[in-house]
Amino acid sequence: MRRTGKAQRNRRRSSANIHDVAKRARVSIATVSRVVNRIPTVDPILANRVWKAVEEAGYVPNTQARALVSGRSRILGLIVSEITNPFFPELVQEFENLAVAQGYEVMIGSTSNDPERTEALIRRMLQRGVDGIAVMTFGIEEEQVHKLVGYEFPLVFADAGPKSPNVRVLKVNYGEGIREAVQHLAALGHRRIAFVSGPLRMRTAVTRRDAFCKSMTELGLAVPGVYIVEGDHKMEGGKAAMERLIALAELPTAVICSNDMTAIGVLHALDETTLKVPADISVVGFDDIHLAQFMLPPLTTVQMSCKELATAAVQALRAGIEPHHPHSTQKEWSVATRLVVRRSTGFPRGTLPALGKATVGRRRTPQKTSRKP
Amino acid sequence: MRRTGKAQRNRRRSSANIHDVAKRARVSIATVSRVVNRIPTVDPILANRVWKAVEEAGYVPNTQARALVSGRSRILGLIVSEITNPFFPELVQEFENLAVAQGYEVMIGSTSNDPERTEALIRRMLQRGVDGIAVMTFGIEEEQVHKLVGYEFPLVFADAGPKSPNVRVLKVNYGEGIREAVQHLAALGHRRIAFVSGPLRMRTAVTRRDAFCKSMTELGLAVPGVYIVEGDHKMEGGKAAMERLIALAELPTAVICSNDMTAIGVLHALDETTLKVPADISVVGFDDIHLAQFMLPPLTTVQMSCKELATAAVQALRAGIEPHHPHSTQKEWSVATRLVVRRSTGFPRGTLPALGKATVGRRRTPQKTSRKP
DNA sequence: GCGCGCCAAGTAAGCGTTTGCCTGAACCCG
DNA sequence: CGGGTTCAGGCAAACGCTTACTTGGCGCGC
Repeated sequence: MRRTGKAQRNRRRSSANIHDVAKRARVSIATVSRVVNRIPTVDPILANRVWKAVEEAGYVPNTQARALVSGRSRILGLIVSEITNPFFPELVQEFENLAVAQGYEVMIGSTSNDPERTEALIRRMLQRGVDGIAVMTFGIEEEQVHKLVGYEFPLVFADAGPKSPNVRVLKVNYGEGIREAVQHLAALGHRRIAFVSGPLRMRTAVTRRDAFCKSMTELGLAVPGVYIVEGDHKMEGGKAAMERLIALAELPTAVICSNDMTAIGVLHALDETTLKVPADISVVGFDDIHLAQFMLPPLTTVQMSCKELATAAVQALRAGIEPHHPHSTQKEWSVATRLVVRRSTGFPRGTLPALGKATVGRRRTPQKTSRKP
Repeated sequence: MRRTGKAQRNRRRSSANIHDVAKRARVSIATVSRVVNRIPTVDPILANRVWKAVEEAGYVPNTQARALVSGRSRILGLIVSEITNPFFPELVQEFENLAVAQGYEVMIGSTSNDPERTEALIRRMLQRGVDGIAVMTFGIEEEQVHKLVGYEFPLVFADAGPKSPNVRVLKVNYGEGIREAVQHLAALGHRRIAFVSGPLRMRTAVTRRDAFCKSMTELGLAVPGVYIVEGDHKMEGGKAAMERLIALAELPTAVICSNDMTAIGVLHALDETTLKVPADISVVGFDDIHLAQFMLPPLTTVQMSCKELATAAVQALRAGIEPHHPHSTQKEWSVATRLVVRRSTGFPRGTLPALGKATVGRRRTPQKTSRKP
């Protein structure tokens, strides 16, 4: 094959490459590579020359070529179930910050809980050569899980993960926070507590619901079947679920929701009745998205720390990717949850405030600035 | 150099490559490449053999290698200002769907309005070889803009973009929607209308505020300086801004906000007073995030269609990237805005409902199910 | 019947790196 | 002072693909 000398194909030459730098620094490209990758066996004098040349030429290593030869892209895949659920952007942001700080890029994908989308997404990530995937859908559908595990490939699951040498699991301690929530309500005097779950085909939704039932039983409270309503982890589902509860002969005096978006839907449904929160009915969310404290009233909710979750996810991924990572043998990371009391919970109607501990049922403060236009 | 035959380095061999497929189909790798890239000069019989081999081997082309040789990564960069502002996830989702459907991947980044983060982000995107960047921050800081334009590189800006052959701009028609909002309020009888802006170092914030002032002036309404308060496009800023308005001697009867998050903050501030929305004060948002209709009360807001925006962004990017794109000469795309009336706006107190057109001021319906537990 | 043009399929260069191996200078020790 | 050891730095082979150029088989016109 004959090529007309230095003539490039019709490809856009973006910037300097390693050869340019090598020429400028009067060394071989191998040396440039070693300097740039901070391999310590290079003579400091040469290294200086190289760094200067790098600077002058504005050289930036081509990640594609790097990935091609090294077999590692330094991209982490992050799969979330619903990017429009505010919990996930918060998670994404934390995850991204951490990953970038540790020299990784992030490829994000949102499944919308759709198996087909999930599969396509996984395929795309594999094709782009991500080094590992964190599946933060909190209970991806079984089939996809198995497909993923089929590839020998570092994986991190939130909640439930199949057993496999390259799978790491982030165990979220739902019981803890949900128990606190139930206890909080019980302490206020609530006995009829309902639960709006997530879509029950998601494992996490089942797990959360079960944690609720367990806590209730532990406290000797009944859990009538009609008080457990399925939502969809979105506002719409929360609204619809609450409407079903409202239609019951005997209303619950408190509702715990499987996530904050559901709680927002519940609040919305209640707003369309004359029922007041928390005077007539208490509402508890789950996740503690930033928005929760801006709800009307500010939402009492079980906090699952994004930061903690993201930190664990990145660490677990790196443990799977990097051969000599300090935590490479660790298979489980645990993430705590805890109740954050705001103003959407209070004494049930008919209960005298004196009955409960005043500190527990911190009511909406009557310090309102009473102004009228 | 001698290599021990087929022995790979300590690199993880993920899956079949083009050679495996070629061997299987008893053709050359060139033919495989041509088949996979749907170059029509291949004998259908061979093509069939190749497709079958592809299937059997589970072959997926390596994008890194592709990008390396072709100089195009088929990745679009998408820069947003604040991923935790629900507007952006919605935009991201639309953008991603479109991009993926058109064979592109998306690399997302959130700047948090921080110049340093922005710069680092741009660098990362360039390094990863994105084919073009859509800057949907609605007024990125000037300096970064110029840096970006320095690279000869397809760019799309929302709102304001510098003139340059490879820059395309999405012109959002703020005037339209904001005028509708002002007219809506004026028609209801409001005269004292305040505006909570975004951070004024962002161009878009200034643009939106100016559109408000213009509409007010057009309708012959005064715009006292104290009625224009700077927020930060977040809930916190909205809350703080409203608190400042509440402290005024003469309260406005309506507040228009530069975005929905601001409006949520405003609602929150009002909830801490005895002022009721919309009875005492009307609130209008901007963006029409999904959440807006779930606010209490559901938020009247100016809609900026994510879908439209995303569609335009992807199209504009492709126009810049692909040499023979049908719209390659088009430099501007326009995006409409329009008012969506919900229940956070109503007649100002003291105005008789009969004064306004009943249809305009659709009030919270009194069809409340009156149940008490 | 032969030469030529055409075109499908193959050959191999090269994209920008990393990295195993090799070279040769410097150094050490007997 | 010579031979052996060490090790910094260079050479060149991949990585998996696309694509310009080459080849060879076939059909067709003269």
